[in-house]
Amino acid sequence: MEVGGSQDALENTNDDNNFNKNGNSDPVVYQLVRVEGDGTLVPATEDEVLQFEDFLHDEKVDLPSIDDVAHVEEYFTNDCIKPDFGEGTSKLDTADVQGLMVDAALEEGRLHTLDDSIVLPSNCSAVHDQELDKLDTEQGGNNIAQQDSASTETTKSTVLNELSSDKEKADACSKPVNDTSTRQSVSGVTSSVPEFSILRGEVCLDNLTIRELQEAFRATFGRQTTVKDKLWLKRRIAMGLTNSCDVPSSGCIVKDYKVIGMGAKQEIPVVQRIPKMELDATLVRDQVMDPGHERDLPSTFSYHSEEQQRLSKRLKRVPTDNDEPQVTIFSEQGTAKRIRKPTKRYIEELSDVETHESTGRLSSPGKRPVCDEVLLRPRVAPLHEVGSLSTTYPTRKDTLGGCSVHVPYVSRMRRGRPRSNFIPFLDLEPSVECTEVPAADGVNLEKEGDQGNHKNTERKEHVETNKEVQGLQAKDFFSPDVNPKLKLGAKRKHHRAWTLSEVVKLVDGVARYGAGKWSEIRRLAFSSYSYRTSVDLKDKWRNLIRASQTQLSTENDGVCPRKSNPSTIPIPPSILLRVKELAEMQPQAGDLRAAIKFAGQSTMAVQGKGSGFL
DNA sequence: GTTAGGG
DNA sequence: CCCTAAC
Repeated sequence: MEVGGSQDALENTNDDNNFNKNGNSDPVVYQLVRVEGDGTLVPATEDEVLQFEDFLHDEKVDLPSIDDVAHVEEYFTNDCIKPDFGEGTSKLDTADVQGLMVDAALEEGRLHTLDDSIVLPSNCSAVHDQELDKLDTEQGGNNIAQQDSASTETTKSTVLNELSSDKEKADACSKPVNDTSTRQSVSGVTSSVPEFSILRGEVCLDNLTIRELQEAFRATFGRQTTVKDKLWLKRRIAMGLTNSCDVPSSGCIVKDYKVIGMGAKQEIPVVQRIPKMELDATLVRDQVMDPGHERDLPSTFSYHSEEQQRLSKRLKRVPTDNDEPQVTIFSEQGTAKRIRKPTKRYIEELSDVETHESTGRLSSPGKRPVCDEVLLRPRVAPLHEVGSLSTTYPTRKDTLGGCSVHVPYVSRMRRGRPRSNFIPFLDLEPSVECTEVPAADGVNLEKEGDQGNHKNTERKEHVETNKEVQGLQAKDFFSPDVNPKLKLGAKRKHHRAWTLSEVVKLVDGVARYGAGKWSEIRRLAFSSYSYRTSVDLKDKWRNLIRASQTQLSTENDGVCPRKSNPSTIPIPPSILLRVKELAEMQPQAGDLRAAIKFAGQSTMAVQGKGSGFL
């Protein structure tokens, strides 16, 4: 048996401390408690108090600081509710305190569960009921959305809604299973106390006023509290009740309050089945809370995050499995091809996905690098999972004429690459046509006149642009994200189909100067085709190679050479054959490259994998 | 500025 | 063809 002093030095900062500031109550209250074997505090009986009264008066100064324990405990449980309550972690110095905190946490966890599922299904962790939105937002969003919650009501609800849906998409994949298991393990650890008592405590305390609850708290824990959160008080008292149930001697103190509150609610059935929907909602809500926990809780609770990580990793693992092969392939290609890092456009699209999935929130920078690429693909899946889980469809709230309505979540972001020629398409079309044609036409007509398809291509171009404008209206209209980097006047180059003569010239040029000498070929062989850039030559050559590889092979098989695009001129097999030969020959310069590559591979194999890369 | 390569 | 990284 031990004697402990308890005082409210560290009070809940979220509430104004009227209790302490008013002089009517003692700022310091000492209470005799007994420390149970498991470290819990049990209020002493009256006999015990009498027995130690004298002792208390004399020795209280030197008493061990169990108050710290109490404080930390209170801090912790409080912290569960408000993660942004960011001090007091320094108190976690002794192992005893930590152990006690773990107990408290576990206890809290279990009570939490009970609260959510049975007693107070709609009000799990709110300081005030009406602040549920705000709280959840703060917790789930890691305070990102605090501004939002402070703004208008519609905004708030919108944020919450988006948050929940996004969280469901982003996190639910790993949580629902995970969460229950965590809970089970948690309650499994601490379920030495019959849950029945907790329930009764909750039920009985339900219709007490805050003041009464505070009294009950004081009676139960021997110290005052100014917390005005009913739920918190009830939980804490319930905890006290569960402890006191083990110790009959202290039952009397709380018993009074029990009796007071019992009248109305005693007949409430102990077990109330709540609809599955509620449970699911609870799960989701808890997920929203979790990141805050993970981040803010001291290392004592790493077991939680570890398990989370493990589970989530397991869930994410599936699409990850083929990562290794990709890496090796990539490395092999590394010597053969230029290693490109993702283009900006590519990055844009990826980040597009990301911001779409998480709406920019909660992109915890610490986590991203680990599974950066992996996340992108599988993240799409949870959307469906959750949809089936809690029938929460990915919707967002929109305000239409003042009232907010749910609309299907559709990305307003542009999915494709930014349209550089957005403006030209809309109003500069005619001038665009004129700018380029004159210079080119003069030279070309003689060359292309024989083909006679020049006009055709121009008409086709018109159709194409019209199509594109329609496409813009259809899917890009909501994306005003015109890339500022792109010049407004930039227009798509006038499309000119490659003529046979051009192709021949190109092939000749390649044969003469070698593939890759595009600027040279352009200068020497295409001097008269001012509109063909070296890039064009390169592209065309690439296409020719493709054509030669596919078309020739299919022709040999007797298969119809795959409905050739009527817009492209048919390339005579003779030319294709030449292309193929050149393609096989030219890289003979690349033969050297291949040899190098091969050598590199073999040396790599000798050296042992992986050492040379990165 | 050229070239390679993805889109 | 466009775009952009790599050269």
